[in-house]
Amino acid sequence: MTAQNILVAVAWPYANADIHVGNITGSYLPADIFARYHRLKGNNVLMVSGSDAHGTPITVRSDAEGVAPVEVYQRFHARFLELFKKIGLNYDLFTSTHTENHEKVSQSVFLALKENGLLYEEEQQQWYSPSLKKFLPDRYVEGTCYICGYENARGDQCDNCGNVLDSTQLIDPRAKEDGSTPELRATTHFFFDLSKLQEQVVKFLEAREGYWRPNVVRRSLGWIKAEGLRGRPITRDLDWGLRVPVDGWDDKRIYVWFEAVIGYLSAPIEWSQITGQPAAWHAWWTDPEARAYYFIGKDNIDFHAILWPAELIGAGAQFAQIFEGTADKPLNLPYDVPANEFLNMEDRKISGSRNWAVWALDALERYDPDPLRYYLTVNMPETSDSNWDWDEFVARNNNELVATWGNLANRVLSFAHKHWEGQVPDPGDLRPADEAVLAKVEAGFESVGDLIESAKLRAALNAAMRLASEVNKYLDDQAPWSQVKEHKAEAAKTIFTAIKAIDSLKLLLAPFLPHTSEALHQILGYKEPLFGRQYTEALEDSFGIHTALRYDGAQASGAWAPSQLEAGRSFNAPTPLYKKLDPEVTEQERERLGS
RNA sequence: GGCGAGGUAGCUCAGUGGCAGAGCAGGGGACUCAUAAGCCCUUGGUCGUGAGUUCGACUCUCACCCUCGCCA
Repeated sequence: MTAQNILVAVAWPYANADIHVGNITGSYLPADIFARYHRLKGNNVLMVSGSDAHGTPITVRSDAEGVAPVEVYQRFHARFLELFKKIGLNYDLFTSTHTENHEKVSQSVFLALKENGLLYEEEQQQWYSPSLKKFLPDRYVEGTCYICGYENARGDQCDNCGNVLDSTQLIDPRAKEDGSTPELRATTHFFFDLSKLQEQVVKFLEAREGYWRPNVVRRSLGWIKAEGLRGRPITRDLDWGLRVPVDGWDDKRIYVWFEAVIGYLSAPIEWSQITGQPAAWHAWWTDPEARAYYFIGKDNIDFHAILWPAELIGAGAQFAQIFEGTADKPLNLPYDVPANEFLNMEDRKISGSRNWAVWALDALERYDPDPLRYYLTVNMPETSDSNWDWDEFVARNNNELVATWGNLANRVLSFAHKHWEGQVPDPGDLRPADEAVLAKVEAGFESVGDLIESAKLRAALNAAMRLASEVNKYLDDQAPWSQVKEHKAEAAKTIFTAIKAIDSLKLLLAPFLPHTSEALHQILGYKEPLFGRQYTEALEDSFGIHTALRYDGAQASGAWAPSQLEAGRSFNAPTPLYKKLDPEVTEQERERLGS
């Protein structure tokens, strides 16, 4: 089998807030599981993402705190990196949109669309503050809601009646920054003419209707059919962002919705450059055999299933022509967009601002990464919204992770270490029952693998856990604790089989539970790690210094294949892979919510 | 109001035109290697409601009810 080129494109977190468990299970964790599996499989994985650094949510925060926007982005970016290292998200590159490279790539996409006749200029009315001498983005204007009469409505939305507003209709508008009265002025912006691409976007979606999640494709097609694609502005009157590559546009910036998704293209290009192989990105972007998977939450479906494909279709081969002077290299469209739904928190919608959330970095202070990964995977909102429940977290940790899998490894290795002095016993010829249980476990490399490939991660993890149950059942059938007293040779066959089975289970579970699989791998006496190593690196360009998370797979030795355990191998006395949790933590954790 | 998703066991969810499933929780049992974990047996459902198509509907069709999301 030849290795496939697989681009694992992961949602770009907005760098103005911390990451909570809903964000993790929505996109980052499924992406990591998928990427780890394909790495074990021997495919050429490139997993990329970065911090979304631009746009008004950042400037609103920076204004409130009286610091520069770049400080806001860098503060949260640093915390993202810390979190990803701790929970084990193996990005090849986690970078940022605030880089010279990203600007150049974004401008090239912009110019490609322009050359292909897909941009037009249009004049709009926008609030302008004479005292501040600048145009005000919608959420920088407040006033009286023209729908409900609420006096403190934001320009983009009224917090009282919840309606999305046309800011130009606000009554008694005032600038949020200094309270001055703004006036409407004409301002010109570039628009992306999506109507010209509607037919091609629909064709793109219809070609994928057979294997995409129904919610993603049906919703996207339904949206296009109901509304039709219309021109959408791609520049703004703002000074925090990427420069518009057109003369005379120095006081405007590229709209963040347009450039953030371009990160999926700019990050592979940056990765190619910093690894000293500038053309390498073509393997994932212009090789028609490559596949790109986009792991996102449902709030981002429109951007990834409609707008980003439209940018790619529209830019086409013109992008590579402008960017580097190579012709005839159209860009690959998404192969799949397995968007997840939302995770609720204790039956209520997660709300960061009300602290109704479990913050991932905070939770890692008290819990190991794999129990969190386990619970977030068995509870992943793949088909509908799911719910985080602290009682269930404790129960699943204690009844499943500890009892079924952790205990299996511990009981087998403790018994083996005691009776065979820390060496894998020589089984001689295996019996039919031994062959049978190994065959069941080893079939998992196909069945669990197929489920992961079709992004059914919850089912895949359940299938792997069922195999651990099979081995528990096998042990009880054989009862090696009895065999060892009468026929130690029989017990040796049983224990050899059981160790070989957990050596395979370790791999089947490794995409989901990488830390504990790695620990078990070491207990079993292997020297080379299953996976590579994550590290951070400071990179400098004309935008300044940005810190990136990188991945070094040189030492990785894990392979998605059955254990080749040999008799006589030395192994270490086991220590438990997981800890039981005291049910009392649920009360303490609930008290943290909402305060 | 429009679009989309969902409603299946106490809980979380899978499923499919052919005898209703899993895990957890509940009940019973044999065992003791193991983190009192594991294994075996078992209680439990009008598959949201009503109609239709069909030899047969949880599955397909229509209407309705409820929940969630997006849009207006």
